[in-house]
Amino acid sequence: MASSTEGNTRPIRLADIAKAAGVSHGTASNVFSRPEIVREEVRERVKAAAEAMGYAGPDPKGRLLRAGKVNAIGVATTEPLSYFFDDPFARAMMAGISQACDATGAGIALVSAGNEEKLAWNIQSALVDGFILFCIEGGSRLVELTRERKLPFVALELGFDDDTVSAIGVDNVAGARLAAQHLAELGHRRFAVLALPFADGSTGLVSPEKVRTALYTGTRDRLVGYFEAFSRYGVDTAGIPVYETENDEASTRAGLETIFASAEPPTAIVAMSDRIAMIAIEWLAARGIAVPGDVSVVGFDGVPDAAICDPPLTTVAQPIAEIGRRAARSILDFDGTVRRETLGVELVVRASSGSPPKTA
Amino acid sequence: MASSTEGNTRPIRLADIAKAAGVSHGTASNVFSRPEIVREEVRERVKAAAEAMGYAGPDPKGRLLRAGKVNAIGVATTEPLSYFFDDPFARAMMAGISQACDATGAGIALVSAGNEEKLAWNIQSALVDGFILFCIEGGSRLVELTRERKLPFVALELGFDDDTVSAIGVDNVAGARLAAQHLAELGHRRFAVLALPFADGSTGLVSPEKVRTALYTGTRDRLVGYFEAFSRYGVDTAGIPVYETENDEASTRAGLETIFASAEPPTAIVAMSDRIAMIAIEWLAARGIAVPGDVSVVGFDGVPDAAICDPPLTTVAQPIAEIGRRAARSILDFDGTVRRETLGVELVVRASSGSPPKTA
DNA sequence: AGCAAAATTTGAATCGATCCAACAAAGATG
DNA sequence: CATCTTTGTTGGATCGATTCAAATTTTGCT
Repeated sequence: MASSTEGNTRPIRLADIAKAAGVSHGTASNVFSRPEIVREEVRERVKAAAEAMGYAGPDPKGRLLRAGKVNAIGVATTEPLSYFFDDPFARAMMAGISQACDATGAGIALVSAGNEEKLAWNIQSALVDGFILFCIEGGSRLVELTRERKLPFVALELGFDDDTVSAIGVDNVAGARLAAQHLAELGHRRFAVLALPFADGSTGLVSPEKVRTALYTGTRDRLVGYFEAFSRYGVDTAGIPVYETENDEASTRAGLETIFASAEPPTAIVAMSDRIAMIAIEWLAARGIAVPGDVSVVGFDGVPDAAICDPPLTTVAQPIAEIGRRAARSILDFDGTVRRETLGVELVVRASSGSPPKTA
Repeated sequence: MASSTEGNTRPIRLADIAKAAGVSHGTASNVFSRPEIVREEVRERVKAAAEAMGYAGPDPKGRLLRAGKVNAIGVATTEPLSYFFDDPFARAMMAGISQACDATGAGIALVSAGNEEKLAWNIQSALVDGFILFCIEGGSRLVELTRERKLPFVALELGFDDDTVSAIGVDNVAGARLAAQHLAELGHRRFAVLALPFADGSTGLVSPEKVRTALYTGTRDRLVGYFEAFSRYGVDTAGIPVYETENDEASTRAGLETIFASAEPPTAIVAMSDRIAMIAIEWLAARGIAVPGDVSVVGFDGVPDAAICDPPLTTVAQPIAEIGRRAARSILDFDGTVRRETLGVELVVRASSGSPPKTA
């Protein structure tokens, strides 16, 4: 009722207001992108026309095509989107990524898809300048898909031997060594390992065979670290049960059942993630097994939750936020080179680890 | 070295491979977007050319301009980006939004900016089909800015009287009434209210004046609900201290100091958010004031954390995820109408509320 | 007024795809 | 053999802006 152009069907373009104001596209464009170079009188006229016609401002879709840069970075995973808001590790990582993006004014686009087909499409059609990949399950496929986009990308956790992909991760061997050594120094000699996946879709006790052919080198490296430290203390690593979990409740519990069904259950558990460790603590508590009185538990990751669980978790802390910041920056100021960074980790001793029980 | 086009500076376009394969760009386009309609022999030829030239696939930037739809929804706030991963309420909301987006394969773009100027730019240039607005502080400005984009958008929490903006929220009056009534029924008669902001940037005890002119109607409505229930139980609401916080630790503590400096401190606190309530519980515990022995606390929101804090928080639970899902869907299947939905809330009684102390 | 320098404005080219009406070729039908 | 289908291919138009060399207008100065 107010303006006469009510009920219009097509959104107003820059060209429309240029015509209305009696100037060229070029000038109209300048009014919005570099107002200082157009004469005031003209500028006001164009702005007035825009106002009158209900122009929404230069459409970023158009600008984008010309400019080439989206000014957003994509964060991708094969997990559902809610993973980014649920998982403590992901959240800590996102906090770091957010910081770097905030600092430069870049946006974040969350990309994910349950099924393979949708994932491919989502990766292919994401409007971003580069990707940060959360390589959980199906990480190799994710890398493959992303590589086809020919955009800069960086994998979180050096899950791959492939030296042609940029990655940021931690020294898994050293970190695992720290955890194992800590327990050995406390006097433990009977251990069990709750591992992350060695390959997609399998769980259960793992053979040395499997370890050697592990798809995920991160998992393998942590195991190597554990075993290195154990051997140094004279423990026969061949006798240590290594149970491959899927980093979830079901498989971790199954692993614990298996491990504690043994005649000589361990006095210490090394878990390859805090998630696993916390599930283990809960399981042990439910069985009336004291932590760390009867069994000590050491995690890996250093997620914030680990500090406030009961008992607080001894763990190998990764600089999660820092990894996130670096990952984001490596995309934001991409220089065309492959970059593989390895950050240090730190043993954080809390209350979930202690001396083994006397009676053992 | 392998292919002759090494060291090229310009990325390969669809037109390039069309020429190389000796077909029109129309056909080349079809090879990628509707492969079934092009003859197999041609299709293979084009694909081979693409492969050989290292074509990254149709660039979404180009497609976008033509198609018009981005297939992503923007979630905006004036808080820093990390807010989405830190704040429990935001996280629960994002989980709901994620679900809806996952279901339709839409992406999520996070938009935020500390300062006004960047915010404006980020909103203006976000590549999205619509916005979901987290109207925390500075919500009105956010709405204004977003309105200019002329894209569908929906405000979370009906923070505004403005009937021209779509919004999804809960019945604040009813929810608050529930909380207050619960406490009154337990026998409490001396109350204090820890409120959310009535307007930007102010804190402290609020006058009835301020309540009437509240910018945020959500805050006002909750207060109305509280007072309604209190009056029904014969409590003089004029005597109830209402302290406006900024929903953070500092202002909440300041509020508690003020409230408990009184000669007749309350036996029950109604907090307008779980965040405030949990901060209050912590503050009370630190003072040696038992919850709910000496003072009962009731929150608002129903964030997941409220169930696991100590003591578990009695609160008015909003269907947070459901709000998120609806918000996302209202953008995804936008029909051009303004929609204002009000969802119901539910009182969840846990351990932070009980009878008032006998001695009081 | 006359002219060079400075300030503005113009309009065509470009970004990278998709869409579609028109056309061509091959196959089916009477 | 002429005509109608069916199946594939073509090339121009379009999406909505930005850019830049060239054209035009202003301004400054003598």
